[in-house]
Amino acid sequence: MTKAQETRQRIISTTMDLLMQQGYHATGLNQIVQESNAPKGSLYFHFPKGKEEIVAEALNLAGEWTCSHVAEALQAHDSVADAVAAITLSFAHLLEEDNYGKSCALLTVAQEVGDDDVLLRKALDEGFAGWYQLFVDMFVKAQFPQQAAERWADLTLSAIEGAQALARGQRSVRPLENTAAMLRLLIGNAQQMYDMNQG
Amino acid sequence: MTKAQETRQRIISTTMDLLMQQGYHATGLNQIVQESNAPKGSLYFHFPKGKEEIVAEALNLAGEWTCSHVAEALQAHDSVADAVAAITLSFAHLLEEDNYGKSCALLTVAQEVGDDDVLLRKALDEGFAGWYQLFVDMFVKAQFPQQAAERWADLTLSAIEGAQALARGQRSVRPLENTAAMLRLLIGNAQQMYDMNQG
DNA sequence: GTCTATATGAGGATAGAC
DNA sequence: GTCTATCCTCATATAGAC
Repeated sequence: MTKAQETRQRIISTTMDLLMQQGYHATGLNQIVQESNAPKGSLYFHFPKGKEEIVAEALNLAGEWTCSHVAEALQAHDSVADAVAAITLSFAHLLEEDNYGKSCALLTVAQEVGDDDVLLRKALDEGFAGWYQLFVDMFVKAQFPQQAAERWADLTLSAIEGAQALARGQRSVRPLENTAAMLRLLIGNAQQMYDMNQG
Repeated sequence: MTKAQETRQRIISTTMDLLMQQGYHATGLNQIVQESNAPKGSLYFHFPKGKEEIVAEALNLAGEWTCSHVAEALQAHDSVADAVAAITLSFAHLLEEDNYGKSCALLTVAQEVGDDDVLLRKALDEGFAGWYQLFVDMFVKAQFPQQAAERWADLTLSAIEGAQALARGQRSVRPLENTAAMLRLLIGNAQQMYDMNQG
């Protein structure tokens, strides 16, 4: 990777971090430049479309990061129920580490953008769609029928994202822990049922 | 209500609306003044602490609004399962009406504030805590044991908030509809179980 | 590719007349 | 209580030298 590419990547990952903490509008270009130790003069060389382009790239990074995070958890656990619980709890650890000041970048930005921010809308749509598909596939592989897999995917994803928001709002891991426990229990029950029908 | 109080209330409810659309940092005082048809000169008479005070009041209003919304749904439906599904779907209608440009004010603001915004942190904490307690009580009244009620409350609340975020990000009511269907099914099953143990 | 300097506008907040 | 005018800071973005 050339030096220029390194700078580019450092800007993007710093931006992702700031988005998780403050969201879109509170994150300024000056702050991005400072915290990434990037040369300010070359910002518009690397990202000709300005702030929106930087943030869109940061959202893509957040999407990829989460996808690999989920994939890891699936490999590390025998059951879907355990994997989902582990994923949910990992966000609890993330929040505790950062004093309840971070949540998923797509979650923060999604609440701020309007119709005009075309680049961001696209990045958000693709990011969420990617996660949804990942979860649907996970449930399908675990023998859930297609419609059930889709519904479980939405419920699971919604609960994980929402629990992050609640945990951050209340500065407590309780919502994430309770959500993790419930998801493990309920997904486990459903799994048993589908296994019996199968076998 | 005096004219001054009316102005005050109009500012607060306009702010709540803007928070739902854009969040905290994107909402400016000028915009609040314009859209509420309030006199700019009296902003700091009504709210001496400035923007943070206005937003804190708007968050309180959002909290109260949702509480009464939930209470209504509970009265209108026989079972907790149906009430929860109805509440979830009502957010789908809200989103469709406004072209997927609105979500819960506490949800949007919670993703943007840091440690310094003391007033906002307090308003968020109280708002979320109020909802949580409301849901816990609901499940307890429906014969759920205390710990189960707490866990179901967090899962339900998380799922509803998260589904709003996903729906907004993907501009689709699918996450809300799937989440509503799942919550109705799962809460219904749990209810049956606890009813049997009871009777 | 990176620098400095700057254009241009919007943000929140305040002062003082009425 | 409401008005106008204004201050100060910060934002994004651009221009032009190197």
